[in-house]
Formats: sequence, C-alpha cells, structure tokens
Amino acid sequence: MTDPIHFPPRELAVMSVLWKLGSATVTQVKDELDDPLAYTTVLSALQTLEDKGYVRHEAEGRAYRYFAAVEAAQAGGSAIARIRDAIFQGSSERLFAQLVNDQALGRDELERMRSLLAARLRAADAKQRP
Amino acid sequence: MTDPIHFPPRELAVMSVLWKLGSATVTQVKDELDDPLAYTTVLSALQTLEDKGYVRHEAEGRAYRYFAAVEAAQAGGSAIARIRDAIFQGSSERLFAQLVNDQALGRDELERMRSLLAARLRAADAKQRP
DNA sequence: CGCATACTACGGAAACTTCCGTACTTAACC
DNA sequence: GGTTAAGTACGGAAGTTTCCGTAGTATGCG
Repeated sequence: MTDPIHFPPRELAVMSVLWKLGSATVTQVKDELDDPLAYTTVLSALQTLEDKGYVRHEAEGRAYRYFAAVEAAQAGGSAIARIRDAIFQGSSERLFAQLVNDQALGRDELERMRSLLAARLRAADAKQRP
Repeated sequence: MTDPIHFPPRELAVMSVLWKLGSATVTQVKDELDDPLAYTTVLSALQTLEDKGYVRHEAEGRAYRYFAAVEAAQAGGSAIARIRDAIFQGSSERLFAQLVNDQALGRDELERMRSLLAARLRAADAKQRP
C-alpha cells in the first residue's frame, strides 16, 4: 500500500474545495473557505500541498488554476481505514454503526444505503460460489 | 456541538492503545505502538494528551495508569463527520459506498451491517409515522 | 545505609503547520 | 511611457507536534 495520506485541518479544508469545485484559482479557494484568510495564506497552503504532490496547477491567464492530484475517493479510503483501525479497532461494522447512528440521516438516504449494501452482498455471493 | 476533536497521527495511535486496552501504563502503550519509541517519548505524548483533556491518569504503585477521557465513539463520530464533510461533500451515502467497497469485508460482516441498517430503518419509520 | 532500578518531570531541538507581509512580475489602461 | 491592479515568490514568525536526553524522586534490596 502507498504511504498513508494525511491532511492537517487547514490543508484538508483546501483539498475539500478542490474536490468540490473540480479546480479553482487561489481567490476561489479563499472565498470558499469558512475562515477569512489572507490571499497569501491560501496560496501558501496550495504551494505546500503542491510540494507534497497532492495538488498541481496550470497557468490560466496570469493566474494559476489548481487541481487536486489525488482523488477524493483515494483520500477517503485512506481516512476511513485510519479511523477504522485506530478508533474502531479494525471493525468496519462498528464504524458503520456509528455512521448510521447519525440522526440527521433521512429515509431516502438510508434506503439508498440499503440498495448499495444489497448490491455489494450479491457481488460477494457471486464471487463466493460462481 | 463541541469543538471538533482532532488527533495528530502519533497522538491518535496512543489514544488507540488506550481505547483498545481500556487503560494502560506508559510501558504498555509503548509496547503496543508499532514504532519503537523511547519511553520518554510516549510519556510526553500522554502528557500532551492529558493537557488537552483527552486523557487522565491515576497512580498505580509507583507508576501511572492512563485512561482515555473521551469515548472512542465520540472521537469516531467527530472523525466521521469531518471526513464526510470534507472529502465526501457531506454525503453519508458516498462515504458508505467507499466503506463497503472494501474487498476485505466478509459475508458475515456485510450481513451484520444489513441487520443494523434494517433496524435503523425501522427506527426511522417509527419516528416518522408513530 | 548505599545502590541499583523504575519511574516521572522538565527542557529543548527539529520538523511541520499556519499565517501573513513585502517584494517582484506582468498586464492593462491612461 | 508611467501607473495601477492582479497575481506570485519568498521569507519568516509563531504555534504545534514529535522525539528524546538528563535530572530528579522514590522503592526495594543487599
């Protein structure tokens, strides 16, 4: 497996903007962040992330457009695994229990989870007895 | 809601040991960690965590026994929310999709997830039309 | 008592993270 | 051409995290 991807809080917030928008200029990232940071602060964060290889940029006019260089799914998988192992002692089931415990989950969302899980179970069956 | 709980990598590893063992002395934590750290390094981590209020200790003989002062479930809920919001754009469903995508999940584990989800759906129904 | 052993407190170095100001560059506009 | 506006590069200060060595304290043992 690759090195575990870990983002400190502020860098995660910046990555989050790129994943959400697909790509963004420095000013766009700055405007999306909850905290009012100086332009150069956001630029620094992006440059740090670029150093680490998590972000790349292209020139756009006289500005730069930034792109995430890692997929959200990849970062998500890594983050989930870390939480599962460290907090839930390796138990996906316990992690899941905590996830569905969220009272804000609507019925439609729960239904879609059920569908997803049913599909996943069928896939497991197919693999087990082909 | 309370301040978001966030553990840097090493501190998370230490908390993980406490959650796993219930409580532990410095030496026990040290022995459980994957990396071979000096005794004082582990002690420092525990003291830092105690400063932050995430850990407490009691005297045991001439040593200290450390306890987690936050529940794993609480830290887990906070961590899951952070990942959901930052990486999966607030979608529990997408987080869940990534979770069940893990090929290492066994049939029995998937079955138990299905039961959990079914129970959660029944609870949602009961709340919606009592 | 004197000594080794086991443990904690303290201090600090190095690296990382967050944050921003200043200086430099380029483009557009008058 | 000169000036303003928009943008980046650079450097650095302050705080956090990681890591450990040294010094101090207490316990038990001969």
